[in-house]
Amino acid sequence: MQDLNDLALFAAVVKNKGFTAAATALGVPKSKISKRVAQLEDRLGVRLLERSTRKLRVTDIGQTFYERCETILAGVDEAETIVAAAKSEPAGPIRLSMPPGFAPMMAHILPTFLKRYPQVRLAVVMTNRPVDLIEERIDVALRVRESYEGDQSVVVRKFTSTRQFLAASPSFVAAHGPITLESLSKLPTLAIQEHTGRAVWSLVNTTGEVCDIAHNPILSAVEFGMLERAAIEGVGIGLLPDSIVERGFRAGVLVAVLPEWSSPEQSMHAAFTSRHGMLPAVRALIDHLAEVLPRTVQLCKEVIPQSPATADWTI
Amino acid sequence: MQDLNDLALFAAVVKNKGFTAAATALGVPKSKISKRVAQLEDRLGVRLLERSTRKLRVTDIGQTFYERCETILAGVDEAETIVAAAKSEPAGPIRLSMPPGFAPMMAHILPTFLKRYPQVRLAVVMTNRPVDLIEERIDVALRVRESYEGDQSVVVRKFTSTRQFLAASPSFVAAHGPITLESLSKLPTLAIQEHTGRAVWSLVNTTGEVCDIAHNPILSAVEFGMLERAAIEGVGIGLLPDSIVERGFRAGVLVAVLPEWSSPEQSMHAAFTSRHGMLPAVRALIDHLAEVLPRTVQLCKEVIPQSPATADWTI
DNA sequence: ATTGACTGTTTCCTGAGGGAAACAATAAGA
DNA sequence: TCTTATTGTTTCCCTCAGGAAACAGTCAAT
Repeated sequence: MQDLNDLALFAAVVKNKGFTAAATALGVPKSKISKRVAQLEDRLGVRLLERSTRKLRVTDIGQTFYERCETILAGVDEAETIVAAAKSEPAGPIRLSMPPGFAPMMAHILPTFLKRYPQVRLAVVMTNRPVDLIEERIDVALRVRESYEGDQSVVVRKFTSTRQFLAASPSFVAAHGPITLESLSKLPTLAIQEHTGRAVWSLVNTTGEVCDIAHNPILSAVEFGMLERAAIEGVGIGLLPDSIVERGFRAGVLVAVLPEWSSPEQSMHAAFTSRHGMLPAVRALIDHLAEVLPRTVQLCKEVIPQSPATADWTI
Repeated sequence: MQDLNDLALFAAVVKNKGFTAAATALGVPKSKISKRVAQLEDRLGVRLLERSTRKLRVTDIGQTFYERCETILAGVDEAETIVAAAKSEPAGPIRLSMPPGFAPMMAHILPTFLKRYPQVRLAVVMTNRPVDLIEERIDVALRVRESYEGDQSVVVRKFTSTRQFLAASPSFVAAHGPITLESLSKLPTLAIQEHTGRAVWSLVNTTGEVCDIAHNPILSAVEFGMLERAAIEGVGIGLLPDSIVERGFRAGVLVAVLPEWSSPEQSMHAAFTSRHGMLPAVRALIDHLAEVLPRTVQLCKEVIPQSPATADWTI
């Protein structure tokens, strides 16, 4: 396989009218240029330059070849300019995968991102299951997980940590108390999943003990807001994120159930493939999420949820 | 200065749909391609290929870049094809420098060459002085010299050796004899030069003695035929090439004067610049001269010159 | 006429890139 | 389900291209 760099070296000699000037222009030693141009002539089997000390003349075939080289090098510059342009301004399509539960929160985050980068096109893929980024052409996958167990060529950017706690309305606890680990599985429960049927809560306590509670939830949904409302209304016990239950506790519409037990600590993170550079649009989205997600989670804690049975259900 | 070969390696990966196939196609180790493509992505700051083990997908920007690379590589092939075509069939202009004295002999040699290579265009520069091949754009310089004292980047191809001998007509010798070295300078002489005025014959004898004869020639010309005719007609003594005097001796129209003395041995040769390849046309000319010059010189010896005063001068 | 500046080429030593081999991961076949 | 084949990546040792320096030649300035 021939060395294409010889073309650039030769063209620089012709353009700069000498080896010394070419070496200066390219920032390489003139011995290299001398050798490489000689090798190019040997390989092509013609003399491109006639030269003695202090005299240089381009042969006819050398001039023809030089003009082709200039065209080639212009093509290289054009190719690199296109790439540089594509990478300097975030633009083009992004496929973002996130659990449906993130929708209300992300409904505020994404519009500000899109207003900031008007040439980006965002497609949201609602799923919480593990995805194959390459196979499914996902640019970014937003998840809350204890750990990331995916393709090891994937890069993970962690945004914040979170735990989930058991909570129910005061009236529910008064009606079913006192509640123990053993009685949990017999009480009405809420689960964040997309299907009906059995669910399992994996809980840890402050001393590190682990306890799995198998239960048959009355309500399964993938939207935390729906589960929050159901808990406040006294439908059952939910295992909900700290950002949600904290505000419920403060407002008095929820109370902690077995507060020394919680889910293991989990990370809210984004996963993306990025071994060597990434498109500007993807980078911009990741940076935007890193900037606003922690703040948005904090704002969730500060929202005062409505009390049970006083909600206005009129449409 | 970036490595343009990375473009070829990347394009091969895309074209062959994988690193392993590209390595096979190019005959380079796949570790090299892996590293070089990664370096290209780092340098451009974008990901051209999304890949994990056994999965490869070209990104959008990678596809755009690949198309540009294919155009560039096609340009490289085209440039090399043009050079290859130019070098396979002798064609184009040649500037040949030779002394005017060669004209009659070359008048036969050059037509056969031009008939053989119809795409060659020959320009003959008539001069016997030393020339600067590069400065004066001379492709080949034909000369007869004791030695070549030119630019050391010049290559010399020797064709044949020759000496010049003193000769005059029998009637001249009868009228002016006996002729000695001492009397030479006072006798009518002929000189091969372009100007009137003094000339110097540098002679050596068979034992190596050297003798310079300064003389004031009656006739100066750069055409050996003209000097040969003048000698045969008894105009004076000439120092003529052995190929000419030998045939005159055989025909009886010339006799040797001081036959143990002659010019030093000289080479008939062609000089050309050729460090790295040469154009096919130039090479073909040199080869042609090497083939036919010695034979033409031999033929000159065999031509029977006309006797003095019997020449038909009618037009 | 001599000297210094500058050119393109060549020499020689060193370190960066090449490339064989190993590694880690995935997919296909049994 | 397990094993083998095949992929792309990384490691590590060695060689050759890189590059500093010297060389040889030419031209301009003094």
